[in-house]
Amino acid sequence: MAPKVSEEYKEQKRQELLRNAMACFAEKGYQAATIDDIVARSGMSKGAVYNYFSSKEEIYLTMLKQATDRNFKMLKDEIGKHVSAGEKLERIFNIYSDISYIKQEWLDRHRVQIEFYMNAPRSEELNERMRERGEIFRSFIVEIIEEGKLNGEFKEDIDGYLIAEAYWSFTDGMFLHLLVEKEKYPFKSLYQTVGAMILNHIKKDY
Amino acid sequence: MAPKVSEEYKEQKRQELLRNAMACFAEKGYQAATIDDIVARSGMSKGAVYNYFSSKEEIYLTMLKQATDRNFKMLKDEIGKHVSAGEKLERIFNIYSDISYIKQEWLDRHRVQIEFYMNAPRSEELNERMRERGEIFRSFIVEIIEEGKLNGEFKEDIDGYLIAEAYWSFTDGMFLHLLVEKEKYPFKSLYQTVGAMILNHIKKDY
Amino acid sequence: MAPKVSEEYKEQKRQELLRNAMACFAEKGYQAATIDDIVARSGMSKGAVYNYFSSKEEIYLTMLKQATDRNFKMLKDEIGKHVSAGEKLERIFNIYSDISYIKQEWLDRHRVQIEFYMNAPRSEELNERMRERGEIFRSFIVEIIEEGKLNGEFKEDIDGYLIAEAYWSFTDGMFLHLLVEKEKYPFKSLYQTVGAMILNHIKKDY
Amino acid sequence: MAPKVSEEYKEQKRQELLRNAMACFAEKGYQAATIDDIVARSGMSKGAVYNYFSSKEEIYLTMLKQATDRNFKMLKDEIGKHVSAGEKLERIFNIYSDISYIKQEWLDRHRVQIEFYMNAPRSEELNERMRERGEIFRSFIVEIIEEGKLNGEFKEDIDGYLIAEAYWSFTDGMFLHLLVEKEKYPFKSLYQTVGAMILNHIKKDY
DNA sequence: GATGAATGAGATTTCATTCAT
DNA sequence: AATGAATGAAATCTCATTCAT
Repeated sequence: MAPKVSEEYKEQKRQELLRNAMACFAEKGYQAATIDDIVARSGMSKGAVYNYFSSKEEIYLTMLKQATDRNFKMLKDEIGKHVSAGEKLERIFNIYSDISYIKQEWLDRHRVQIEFYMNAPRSEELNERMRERGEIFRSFIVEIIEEGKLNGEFKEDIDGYLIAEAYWSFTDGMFLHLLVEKEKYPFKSLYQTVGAMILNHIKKDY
Repeated sequence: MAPKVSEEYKEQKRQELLRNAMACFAEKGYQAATIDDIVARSGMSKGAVYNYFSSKEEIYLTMLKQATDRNFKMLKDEIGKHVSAGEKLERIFNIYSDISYIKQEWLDRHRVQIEFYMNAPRSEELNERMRERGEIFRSFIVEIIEEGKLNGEFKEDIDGYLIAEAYWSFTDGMFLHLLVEKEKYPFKSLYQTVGAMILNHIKKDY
Repeated sequence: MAPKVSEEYKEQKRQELLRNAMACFAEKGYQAATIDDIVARSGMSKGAVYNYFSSKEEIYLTMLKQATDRNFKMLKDEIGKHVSAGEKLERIFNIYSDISYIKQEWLDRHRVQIEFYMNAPRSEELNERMRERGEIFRSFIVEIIEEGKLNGEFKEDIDGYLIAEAYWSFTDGMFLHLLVEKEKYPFKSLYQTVGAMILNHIKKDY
Repeated sequence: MAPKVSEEYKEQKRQELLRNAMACFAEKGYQAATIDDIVARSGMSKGAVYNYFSSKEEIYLTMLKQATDRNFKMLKDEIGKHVSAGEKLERIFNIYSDISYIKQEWLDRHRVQIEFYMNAPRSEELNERMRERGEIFRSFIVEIIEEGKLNGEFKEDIDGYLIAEAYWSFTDGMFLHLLVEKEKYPFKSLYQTVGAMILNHIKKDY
């Protein structure tokens, strides 16, 4: 009875829904955001939402996967043009301090990702996905560090895993604090300080 | 079941309730944990819970205040015996790596504190309290750094605020990640690495 | 169980709900009547009730407004056909004695209105609405009396406000007593007696 | 084990409790006033309250009986000194307009009595007591009217019952309205107007 | 006799999900 | 395919009453 719509159309709608859902989850958190919030923001009907996703949790999980993929892709794209390991890390450490990334959608993405950690213990599936996410982001830095070790840029006795984990801990922690301080948080200087500290720590000369 | 009882008795019950509530909140998070969960765990009746606290949120807020106070007191006590600013910071950076602190109650406390940040945007009161908390913990480190600057231990051009904020961001971020990794998280090495990195960064000689 | 339905359908449901709620409130009073009572009587689900009204109090307040509007409209319609001020008042004084108005829904309406007075001191909004209601009903009679003064039907030195207030006090008080006497309450004769008394008091000759 | 206290002491406590309970019920109404309110106001313990009365409803019912008795006694005392039926009624119609009666405790008593009517349909016992109360107050006036008829003061064809009922309806209705208007309610003039109207209606000459 | 902490049934309200149209 | 009214389980909170001390 109903016209078969194109796959693109459906995918587009799905994306739009995810975008609106993210804004809702970012604003209120997973538990407090309601399907009605999402419905109101997306302009869809409740039935439509359930046509695209089978449950609130599925929306959440899909969002996680996508946010991870996109963040990671951005990271990879950004450092692609750099050659030395040091420059790559420097770029990574500066990427978030770059003003262009500080826009609402991106803050929302982090707000939501951090909450994923909170909810992980309650869902084996979520936990597994977050573990993978951690592994992906960590490995990304670990590999650069190994590269730097091999080509003599970095000290050989440093533990890439620890550096990577420390870096991402700092990043996520900072976003956590940002939730409270909102306006005047010294984003840029913090990243630069920590970046300098880490590079200092792993670079060979002095 | 009880006539006039001593104030200690009541305070003890209150503390017991808070302990049980903390365990519930730590396990499921504020929103997902129900009064029934707290009732079941504490062995009290629902009415009894409301005799001690007027709402779920009041339990939560009281918990925050207490957790902050206790964590801060622990911190102060621990560094009291040290003299030089460098030793003090070293102690702080090692305190969480000390195996004796890694017990369930303490992990719960952090789990819950991290969630406070998540919920802050939804409650002006919570937000304000978290801002205060941040200020207290940050100042604690800032003061030691200033002390170190004055007595020549630390470089004069470092920004104490940034160092302090970076340190606590790292700490909270680490606890966030810990939620997912649970067993094999390299607590100790992480703290030592970051501690070394920071001290390296601010100490004058080396 | 329902796709997009017409506005009339929704309005009709709302009215049905109000009617059932009125019966519940009339039977038990606002406080004692529960949402479950309303649910049981209306045959709706609990959720459905909250789709139409956001709270028990909103149901109550909506009911008040409607009851006032309808009672007042009835009053206005009834006296529209009369010309002299004396006849108008006579009609008003007889309206409630007319047997056709003594049916359950109408008794319920009064039962509920009287309770509004009881609850007014507890709610500023309710108090304000009741004050307005009083003003509307009083003015209605005051204006007729002024009219009668102008055209020489009534004595010039009578205070319309006092007469109007006395009349409505009598009416509401009578409905209060009716709650206890139920069956054999001499409705008609009471209204006629009081009506005669008042007209006697204000009419010019004899 | 405990000392037997005198009966007077107990009765005194009981009265004190009733007085405080009345204030609570007057302020909030029967349903909304809680035992805790009564406990707080009376300074007694909860256990003590239940030593004197077996339930909240018993307090309420006892209060009704007492309020009725006292109001009626006051009425009887007041008119005792008057001889003619006309003077007696005049006194009754003025009694409430007398400034000395307009004090809080007395307003409270009426507030509470009016609510008794509201609650009557829910309790057979309460209903019966209210019916009796109505009968007592009505008869009081009916008898004076009969007296007046016999001694030629009043017209012979008036129905005492209707006059009495109208008078008490007016009185209770006025107290109902008073709840909403609070400050500027024209108590005195209303009573005088209605009193004059009634006497006019029943007195033989003019 | 007095106390007030404890109880737990029951009230209001929310919201993810369903499904008739 | 889309719609949004309906559902009802579950959450928070209240409060009259009890009873161990």
